[in-house]
Amino acid sequence: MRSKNEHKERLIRDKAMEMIVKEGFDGMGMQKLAKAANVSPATIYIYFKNREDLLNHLYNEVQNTFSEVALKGFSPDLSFEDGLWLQWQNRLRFINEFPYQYQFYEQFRNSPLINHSDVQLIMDFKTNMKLFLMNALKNGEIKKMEPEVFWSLAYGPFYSLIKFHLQEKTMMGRHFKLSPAILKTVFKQVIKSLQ
Amino acid sequence: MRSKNEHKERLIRDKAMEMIVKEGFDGMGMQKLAKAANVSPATIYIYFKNREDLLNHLYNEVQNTFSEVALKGFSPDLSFEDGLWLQWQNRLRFINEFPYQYQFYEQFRNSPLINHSDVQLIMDFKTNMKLFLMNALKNGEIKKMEPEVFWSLAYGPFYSLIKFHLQEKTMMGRHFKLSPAILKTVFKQVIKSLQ
DNA sequence: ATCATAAGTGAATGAACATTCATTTAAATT
DNA sequence: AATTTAAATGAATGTTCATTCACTTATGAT
Repeated sequence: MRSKNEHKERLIRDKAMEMIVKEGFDGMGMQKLAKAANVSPATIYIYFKNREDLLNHLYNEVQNTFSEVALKGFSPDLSFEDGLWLQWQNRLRFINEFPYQYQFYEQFRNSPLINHSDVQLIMDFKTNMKLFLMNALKNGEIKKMEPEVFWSLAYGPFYSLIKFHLQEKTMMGRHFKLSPAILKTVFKQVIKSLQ
Repeated sequence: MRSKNEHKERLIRDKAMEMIVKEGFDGMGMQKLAKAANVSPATIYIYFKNREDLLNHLYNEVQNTFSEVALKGFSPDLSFEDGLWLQWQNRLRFINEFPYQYQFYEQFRNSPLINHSDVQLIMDFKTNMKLFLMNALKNGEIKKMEPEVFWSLAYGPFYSLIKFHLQEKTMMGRHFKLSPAILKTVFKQVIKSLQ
């Protein structure tokens, strides 16, 4: 036999994501993608069933990368303030280190494609977050509230801040500039709103 | 001469938005759109220069609808808490009354198309918000902070809450269900974080 | 060295695409 | 009623699209 060239699949995935971020979903055509990745169009179909399958694989990969980065150094036993701050830092790190993945994710999440894709949940991530929230409640570090209220207060301002800084941009390549002082300021106010 | 049939343009715009929300940008093709609106493809080109022009018109229309709804009953002289609460209510009303426009906006905003479109700013809206913020600062209703910090804290949780409730859904048609009690709870905590 | 097998290919296919154009239709003006 | 003019059209154009297929190539196993 002959084994698959992993490098080739990586290249296809990366170029696909880059094209989507830069030109939108329409901009990522199979033949254009083939040219960009220096393979034959038919080769793409060895690695992916079709265009939709490729998109779903990309989405799932991003979810995996995200939950890996987000859980780095994290434990549900951290104090609430430390744990949430670590989450913010990890999420910022994700955006900085994988800007294409982040932008692709945001685009995909806001498109109707998401309805047709069979999203695989990242269980590890979910259980960690649930435990973390339960501990914070038990220790009286935050007041009792609905989960949706917690998520909105704890992460809403963070992502708003990110979007605000992404406005000017196309920050691709160079490093994403967000003042740590401002991030910390917002964080302190958020902690206040959760108590 | 013969005058343009305004009803026809409305229908084209509405169907276009509906298609984009339901099937994504790729899903909105000119010939498909023509069929959906019961006109000839060529007719669309009487009202819009081309596909991109149509998309830009849709985007601008949404911006106008939004700022009109958002300013309803609003004045920079309102107390900070009343003014911000009215903003939240107006924004929720916009989402409820124009769900297609809202979803189209979110999709467009997160796509690279936004870079190519010449977005026309809604000055009226911007100046109102600026005055409102200045008054709140002057009266000591909120502490001094960077504009981006203010926006993140004041609206981040609101939109997070909306997205959270939009998860389950395709809420198109029927009314968008978000408990007023929960909205108020989050609002109160947000006010706390701004003081 | 040979074989078996899956990776990899370039060209081809038919469908869908945005846009145009020669023509017809309807309404306002005369 | 006749004239004018722009709205409105259906069919056509040339392009680009996702996908397939008959074929070639590389590689691990024998």
